[in-house]
Amino acid sequence: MTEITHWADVMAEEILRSGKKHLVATGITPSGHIHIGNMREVVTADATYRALLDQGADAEIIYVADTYDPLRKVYPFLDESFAPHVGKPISEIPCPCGECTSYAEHFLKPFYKALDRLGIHPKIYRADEMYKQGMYVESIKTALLNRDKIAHILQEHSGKEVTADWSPFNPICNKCARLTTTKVTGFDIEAETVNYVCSCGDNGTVSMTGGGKLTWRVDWPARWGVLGVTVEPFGKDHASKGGSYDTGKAISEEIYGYKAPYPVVYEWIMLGTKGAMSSSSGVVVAISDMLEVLPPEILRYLIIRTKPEKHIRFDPSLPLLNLVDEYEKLSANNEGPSYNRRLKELSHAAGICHTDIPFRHMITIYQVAHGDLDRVMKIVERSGYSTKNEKCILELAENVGKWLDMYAPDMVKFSVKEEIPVQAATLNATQRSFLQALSEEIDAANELSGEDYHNLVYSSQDKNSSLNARMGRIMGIDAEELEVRTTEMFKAIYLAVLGQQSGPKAGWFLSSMEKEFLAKRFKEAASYRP
RNA sequence: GGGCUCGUAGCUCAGUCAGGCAGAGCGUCUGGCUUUUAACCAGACGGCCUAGGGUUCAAAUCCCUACGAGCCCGCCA
Repeated sequence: MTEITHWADVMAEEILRSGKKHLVATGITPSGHIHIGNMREVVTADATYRALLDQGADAEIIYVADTYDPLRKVYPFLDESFAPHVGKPISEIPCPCGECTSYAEHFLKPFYKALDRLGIHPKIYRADEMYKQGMYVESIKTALLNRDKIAHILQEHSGKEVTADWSPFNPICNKCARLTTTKVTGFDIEAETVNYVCSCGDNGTVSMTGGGKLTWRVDWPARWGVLGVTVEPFGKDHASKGGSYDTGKAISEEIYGYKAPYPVVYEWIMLGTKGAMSSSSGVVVAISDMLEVLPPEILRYLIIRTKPEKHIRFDPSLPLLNLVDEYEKLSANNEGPSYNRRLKELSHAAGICHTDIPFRHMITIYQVAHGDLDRVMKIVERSGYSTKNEKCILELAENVGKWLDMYAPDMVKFSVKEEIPVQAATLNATQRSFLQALSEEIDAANELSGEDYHNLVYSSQDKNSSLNARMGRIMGIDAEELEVRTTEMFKAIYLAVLGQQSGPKAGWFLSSMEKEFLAKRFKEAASYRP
């Protein structure tokens, strides 16, 4: 088996050929909930950034929030009161919940929190502030003066006619505050102003400092030069021929005289079988939701383990547990191929909690405890796990609770019935005698571990066991005549406790409950008649 | 119509850049600890690397063509 190099390291090596100093940029428009598809962008950027640092680069990572973009439409999650705001920059629109300083901020706040949890700490820029501080003034002048050349580039690369009144700059109307409805009528390089007419009937003059923004296809390359971006991941939508990277590269190099950044193109994340994730189709899992279900490093691992140009199939229901298992196994093993260790390093998020309780076990614990966190801790203790990292254990329990609530299939769900379930009526004579005998054995015993319970259940088919002997006595037959199939005995247990035919691995499951409760329940079930 | 990316075991994917015996995990099956229903361990099964052609001593890997999937070319990142 040959040694495998992680994609981020391969990329870093290539990037370093063009110099030692690098600025990795990422940018997302906070016009709606930022979902895990968007997360791929920042995690990809961060992996590249970490790989660059590891190879000795002088690298930085930044995140540009495109807060000066206009609101495109009234999205499904907005109410009609937002209709008048369509076309205004999202930094200038009120917050949907009324508590944030702007619409943009409303969606950025949870995203910043998510970044932090994922261990990604970029220097943050807000586009509206950059414009308002005049950082783009020179770029705007250059763009206005080279309007024809830019139009030519756009036409050449995208094959699309550019209209006669097209301008690389979109002024913000002084009257209606929109930037999608204005047309540039002239500009003054000395005074740094632009004249416009607006479809609302207004006409006037705005400053190049905060009075409008460059159109996206020009804004992007302008930003590269202004900030000194050398590496940038972006979705494949920008990557095709005639797309915005194509035109951006040409504009950057021909108009701004700045070498376009190294492109890292990433594919979409597909949600289960529902297809690509996108805000407009409503097929979305918000990062903030996912972080309530999964530890951040597993979310990173999801992205890190797959090369950017491959699409990722993400299914938050049962298949999610495979991902979790895989990561837990990886995480517990410090040996193994260097590639595995690299995966782990790149998945590492800062300040994570460690508990050795697997996610799958917690699914059982949590449900036995009926979601009660005090009871969760008691069960953890009874099951022999360390209770030292209480905070982390509870965090895991909360993750599991959310998962059960939002994504878990019925198959893994169960509830320990407070009263004996009516399904116990279907128990046959052998099963009843087994439960009665089991109840007596439990009563007689001191502490029982998962393995003890496990052994106990299996001893039912052993002619020399005390459990088997009890069963014979209860049924009033000879040991020789007693036929015990353990499968049936397991069913009896699940029926008595859960009211269903199957359940979590029995020994461990039983040990998570109080033995007095079990003794009582099994005794009741043995003689239950509805 | 033009272009980009992907196609490898039942499933999720490494391996393709830099050609050298077809790989991992999960699932399945078998076996083990007197004994494992969703916590164990070991082993096995599993493949026309989407198809066809080309280059080469040698192709999953490079080149061409086709098919399938997703996406872009509408200044909706």
